[in-house]
Amino acid sequence: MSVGATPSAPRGDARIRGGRPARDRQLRRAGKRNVAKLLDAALVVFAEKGYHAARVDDVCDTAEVSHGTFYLYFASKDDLFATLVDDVVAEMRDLAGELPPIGGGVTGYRALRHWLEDFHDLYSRYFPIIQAWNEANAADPDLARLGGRVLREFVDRLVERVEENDPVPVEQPTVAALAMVAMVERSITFGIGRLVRVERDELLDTLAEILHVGLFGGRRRRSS
Amino acid sequence: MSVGATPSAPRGDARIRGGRPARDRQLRRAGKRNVAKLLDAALVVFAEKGYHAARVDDVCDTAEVSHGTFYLYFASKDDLFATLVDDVVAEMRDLAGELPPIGGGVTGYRALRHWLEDFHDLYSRYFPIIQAWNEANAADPDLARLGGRVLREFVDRLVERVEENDPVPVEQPTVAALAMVAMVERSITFGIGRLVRVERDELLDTLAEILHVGLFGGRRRRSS
Amino acid sequence: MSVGATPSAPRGDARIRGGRPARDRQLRRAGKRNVAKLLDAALVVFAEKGYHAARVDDVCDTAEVSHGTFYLYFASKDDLFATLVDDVVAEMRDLAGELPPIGGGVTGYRALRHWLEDFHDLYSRYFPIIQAWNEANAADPDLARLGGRVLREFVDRLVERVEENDPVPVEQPTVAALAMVAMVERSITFGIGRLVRVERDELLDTLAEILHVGLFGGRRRRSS
Amino acid sequence: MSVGATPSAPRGDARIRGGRPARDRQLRRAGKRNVAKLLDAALVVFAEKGYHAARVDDVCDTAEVSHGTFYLYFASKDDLFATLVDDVVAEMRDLAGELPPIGGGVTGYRALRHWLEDFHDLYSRYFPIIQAWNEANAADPDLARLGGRVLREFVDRLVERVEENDPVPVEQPTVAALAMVAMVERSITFGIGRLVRVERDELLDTLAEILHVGLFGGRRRRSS
DNA sequence: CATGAATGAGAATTCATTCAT
DNA sequence: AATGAATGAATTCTCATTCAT
Repeated sequence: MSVGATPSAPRGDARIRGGRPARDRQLRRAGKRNVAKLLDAALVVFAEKGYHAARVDDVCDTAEVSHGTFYLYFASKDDLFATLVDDVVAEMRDLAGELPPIGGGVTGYRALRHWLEDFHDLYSRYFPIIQAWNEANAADPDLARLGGRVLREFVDRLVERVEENDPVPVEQPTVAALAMVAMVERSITFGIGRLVRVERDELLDTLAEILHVGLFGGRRRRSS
Repeated sequence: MSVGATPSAPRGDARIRGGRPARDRQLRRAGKRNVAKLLDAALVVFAEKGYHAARVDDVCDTAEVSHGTFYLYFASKDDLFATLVDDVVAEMRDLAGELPPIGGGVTGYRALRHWLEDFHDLYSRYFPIIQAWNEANAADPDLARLGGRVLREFVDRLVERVEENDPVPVEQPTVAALAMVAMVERSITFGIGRLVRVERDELLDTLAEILHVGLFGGRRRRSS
Repeated sequence: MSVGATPSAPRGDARIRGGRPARDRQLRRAGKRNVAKLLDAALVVFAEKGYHAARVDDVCDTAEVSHGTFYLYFASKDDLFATLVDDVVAEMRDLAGELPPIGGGVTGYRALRHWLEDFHDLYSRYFPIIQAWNEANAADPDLARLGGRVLREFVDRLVERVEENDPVPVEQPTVAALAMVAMVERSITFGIGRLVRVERDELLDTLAEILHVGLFGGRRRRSS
Repeated sequence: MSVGATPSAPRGDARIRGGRPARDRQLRRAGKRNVAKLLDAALVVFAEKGYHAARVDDVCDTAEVSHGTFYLYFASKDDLFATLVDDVVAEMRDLAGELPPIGGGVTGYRALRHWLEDFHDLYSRYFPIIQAWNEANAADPDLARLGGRVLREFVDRLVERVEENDPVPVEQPTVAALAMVAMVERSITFGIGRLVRVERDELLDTLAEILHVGLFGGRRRRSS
């Protein structure tokens, strides 16, 4: 299977939360459907055109919802985007939290590899948002700060896991962990964004091995 | 010293090239000065506001050049941007070409470390353009393709250098090299963009070591 | 006591009349309550924001009535406004009709002074409507005509009362009466709208004296 | 001649001042012409539709100027309006300042009558603005305050002139003066707005006489 | 009767690009 | 070459009114 966007998982009812104008009132069934339709549509439109080129109207058209209805649930395009980013941030934090203890053996490798798959899936699902987020960082320092915080969560969690092992195989665990997170994040972005053509599994195998060997004392696997 | 943007080096006269409208004619001295002022101003403005939020007027104001003059040298904002990207691409290609042979010993390490410094400086200098390029990738497939090509150049060159050594310490050199380029690129971006606070030299030390050990058979350095 | 808006008197049941959609049907108790709530709310909202800035939603929120319910009783914002204006017009006509005969003596003065108090109270109660009416005159010739008719009623009535006395102390009673009505109306508006700070009673004393001396042959009061 | 709007006097070059965006730069001849065209057009459009119903496009169409050009000289419809109000305020202050000493004799009457003519002309010229100002008072406390200040200037000036005479024929000069200003202002507004049909000269005769007799010890004129 | 979600016409404003001077 | 005024397409957002439940 080649690397690429996977269809959005059905949006769990619990997650449905509109933008600012929808926070005050209780959404009924129809309201929730509209919010979900708009969020899904936004994902599609942002994927097609990028955040800046995306028009509110495009989102409405895709969601098959009128212009006015949009503003019933979201205060603006930014508000829509912020809502999506909040979703992504929440899932990223969950993901960071789920990084299991990683030993030097094959079990550790498997756990790591599995976690990377989850990372990849999360990025696949939210790729347009993450791209747009990168775009928006330039203009909105708040978003950039938020990104920094999430990044640090990944790094901290990774350092924590590295330090559970003995001996710790790297000198400067924090900087090394930062480099590794950068590697994972960017490689996966390259893959999903098709800047390079690379098989998902091959990429994940390689990333898992580098991480395992580099940070967790794993052995290099035999070449075929 | 902490990681951050370094001031643009004075633009060598040889490099002065305007956008589409300026290609046909021979630029005189005043013309070249205007082009240079506009390109420098663009760098500043893109740094401040990002590509999308930057207005042609902002660039003109910063360059202290009238609105109309802008269009004497550039066909559009995109054209201005494309010109800057061309510069960056050229320098990136040069940089890729300059990756020296890297042995497993300390000389190899030093060469690698030095090359990474150049990489970092290039990114520092053109950070706003590179950011904007990432933004624009979303909307402009041509730019994205261009980015892919440059990326592949780095990867290929790295693979070449890796394969000069014997034995090659990795199973899948291309994928590993991709991961390494991703790591370098993204770590440096994080640093310059101040998403994390990390010392430039510490970061480069760490990146150099990971690359050296991971791809070129270098030994792990002793911990202090 | 200083000049200012007095709270609306409880709306007598007889007066309850909705807008166009409510004319055809017999309103039940609940219906009447809704109409009354909406009219009172409109007064409050118009006072706060003025006619143009007032939103139908504001009126509904203030009346604690749903958006849809509004349109059960009023065809539009204009209809609501017209209903209020009709109320005001009716009360103004009543007031004009109640101008008593005014002799040149102290009894005449007292009657006049009392009538001006009623005038002031009416304006206090309906100030927002009257302001909005002035606004609307610009756009709606019908409303302006209606205003003209009411104005003329005051003028005519005043002329009538002036001419009951002998001798008539002014040359052109109609124009003078117009000037006097303008004076009363505008002074009171200035006071209620707090464009100037003036005591209600002082103002009414002065207006009564000017009218009495100027139109009804009253003697100037001694200075204290 | 009946009371009504008189055509705008040619706008003296000195007065030409655009809105916020035009304050910074020196306007050239064409720029001044545009500002003048837009201000004149605004007067026409506000007269036709009132302030709220007037569209920026209407003003542009009337001025035969493109939409974008408008925003070259005015930041918004409000800015355009504020500019006009500033003009009116300046002229009103001038007018207040020009109220001459008024004696009890025929010379005083004539001076007063002449000043009232100027008052009337000013109101004729700027009637739409003054109407709109009344409208806007409801929503914009700043404008209301400004109105209050101008009103007080008229009142104070009138009181000053009244107190130059001996004996002062009224008990409470300030309140009486307020009433008189209200009378003049509102009568003239009624006349120009055609709420009543009254000849300009007849109206001014009457107003002059009331003021002269009431405040300046003038004798009542003989009836024909 | 009551509700409040849905609609879409219409308004303001921005800004890249053109063009007359 | 240089200027900066003029343009108008494109976009966002508001809010009165309708309508399904």
